[in-house]
Amino acid sequence: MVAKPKKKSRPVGDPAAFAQAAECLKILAHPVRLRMVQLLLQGRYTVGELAEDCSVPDNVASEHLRLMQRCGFFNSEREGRRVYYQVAEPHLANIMECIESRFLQKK
Amino acid sequence: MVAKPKKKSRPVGDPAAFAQAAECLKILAHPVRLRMVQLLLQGRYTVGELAEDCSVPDNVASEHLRLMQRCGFFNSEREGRRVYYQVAEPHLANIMECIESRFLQKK
DNA sequence: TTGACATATCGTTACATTACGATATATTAA
DNA sequence: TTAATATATCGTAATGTAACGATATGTCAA
Repeated sequence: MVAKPKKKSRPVGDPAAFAQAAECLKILAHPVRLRMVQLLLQGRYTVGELAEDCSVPDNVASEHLRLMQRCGFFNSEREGRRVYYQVAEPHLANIMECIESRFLQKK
Repeated sequence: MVAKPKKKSRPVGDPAAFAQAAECLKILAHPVRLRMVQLLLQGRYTVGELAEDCSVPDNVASEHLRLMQRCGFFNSEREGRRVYYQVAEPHLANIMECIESRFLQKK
């Protein structure tokens, strides 16, 4: 076998990408928003349903959802008086799995 | 017996766990800290080395490292005047991979 | 129409986070 | 010992974020 590399290979990612990743992670880094992501990974929900599950007022839920929509995690569709949110970012499931396996799964 | 209500199965995680997960994610959600995690996943580095790579002053690097040490991501060992940091949380590699695959990897 | 309901937005306030400069501690060399 | 180096900590100021109440918008039913 060859000798061990003396120089560590530089990890991937340019500075701007780190800034963008950090911004999106910051959006994710809120207990109510994490819960919303987890729920929406299972299907679509209205603002009111999400608000109730998360025990926050509707307007607070709406603001959280707007944040996550702005960064591309979700999109929404109005149906009558209700607005349904759903996951738009395919990598969310992956990331959420990682988070669950570390923090959320009971042993 | 009343059979199952046709509810969607509730995703895993109690409220306190979401709070803890959110706190740790918030620590991760900073461009300099993300870069440090990426570097330290490859080996151990001193405060000064990390500071230089990240283009921040030593004291700023030291504060970022302290944060990440407090939440269990890293630990440190002094060797002479230097202090080497290294990854202590096994799930960090996993989570970082998810983040890289979404945000950091060039196509 | 009007009223009720669902959601969104705005203004404000309270609180958290960040970076910075100054200073403190720890270690080694002279 | 003193000086130099490496890291850590502290006080502070600037900025960002979160929640709240009030209000606005959009939709439907009567």
